[in-house]
Amino acid sequence: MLSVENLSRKEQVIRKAAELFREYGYAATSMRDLANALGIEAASLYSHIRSKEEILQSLCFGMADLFRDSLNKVEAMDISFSEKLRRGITGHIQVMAKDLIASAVFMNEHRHLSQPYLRDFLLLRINYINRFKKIIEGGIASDEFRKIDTKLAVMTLFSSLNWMPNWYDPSGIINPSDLGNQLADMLIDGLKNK
Amino acid sequence: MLSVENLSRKEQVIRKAAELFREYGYAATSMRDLANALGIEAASLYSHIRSKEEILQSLCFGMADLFRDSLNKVEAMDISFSEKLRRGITGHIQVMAKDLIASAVFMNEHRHLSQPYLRDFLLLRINYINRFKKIIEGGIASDEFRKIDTKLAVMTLFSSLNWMPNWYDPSGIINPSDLGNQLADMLIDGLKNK
DNA sequence: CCTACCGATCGGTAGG
DNA sequence: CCTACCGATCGGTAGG
Repeated sequence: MLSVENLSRKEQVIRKAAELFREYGYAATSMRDLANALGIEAASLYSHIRSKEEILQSLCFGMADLFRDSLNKVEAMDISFSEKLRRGITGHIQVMAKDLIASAVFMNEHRHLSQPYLRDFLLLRINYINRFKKIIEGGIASDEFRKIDTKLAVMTLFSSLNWMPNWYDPSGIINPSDLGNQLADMLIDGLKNK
Repeated sequence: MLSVENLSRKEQVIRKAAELFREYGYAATSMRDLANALGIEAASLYSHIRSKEEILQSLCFGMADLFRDSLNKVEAMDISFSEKLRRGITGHIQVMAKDLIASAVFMNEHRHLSQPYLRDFLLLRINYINRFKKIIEGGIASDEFRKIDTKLAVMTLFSSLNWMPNWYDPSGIINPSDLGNQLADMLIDGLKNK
């Protein structure tokens, strides 16, 4: 049933869908738009995928898995909280940089998931955010960080991370690893000249 | 033609539309959804507005005007660059806090504008961002800020600002003015304990 | 603000 | 991967 060729074609369908979802949004992208971009008829898409939403699910939960795996590794390290935060940031950005299109869909289109997928997705996200919050709280408790509002801090962090697919130019000078470190510098050290 | 009552009803239509656009997205909100939420028939909406997109235009450009006015005032002040940045941030957040729903639509749905409106909108946005960038560049030139990548800095700033409508709870403890100052503290001073 | 309606398009299925 | 097609829904108009 699932030959290599079928999987490969399914992957192509999902990739092209991700491009269109990113550019026009999930709701504004029709299956006919997708079929047309692939050079086939709309009905033919259903040989590869079960529904339009299945594509979105695949993209959203696929990215969620990668983000979680990245954070798992960081949490397992025996390093300071500020170093954990830095590695959490660079890890998140590395994951995004490997698929900026899917990352943008993950961020902007997940709300079009139907239940119970939407609920599951939001639970994964809040869990991920809370793990970063714990790192920041740990850093405050150990005096590495100032006593700032941790909700504000973690939301600022996530804003910065999640907006990146909307402006980062992978063909530009800065590579993802440097970008992650510079973002970590900025959030940890601030703009001010000491 | 434009009696007070008509204007008022038009405002109601736009407000309700903003709520639905925020919750479900522009493309996934039908005129029938909107009519239903208002307790009228879909066709009746067109007594108040010319098209679905006109509503989106009104929301997006209305917010853009408010943001621009806020920054105009800050730029006219004779204060340091770091103080300009702080007031730019608090001003932006005050504008958003006055209409979190329209702010969310402004941020997430503007891409559904058709040409030439989309082009105009994006020009307004890049202009606004560049004015913040100039403030940061001024702060670096005057040694108030470190020599960071200004594009990264301004994008981080905008990420933080624009994501706020998605998590800020106006019924919570923190008021918009304090939120703006805390966000400014965080971006200017960083997380690190000195 | 309503009834009645338009042409276009939607996601998806049947059957090959 | 195709042709042929389904019922539902879309934004919007005519005319009152």
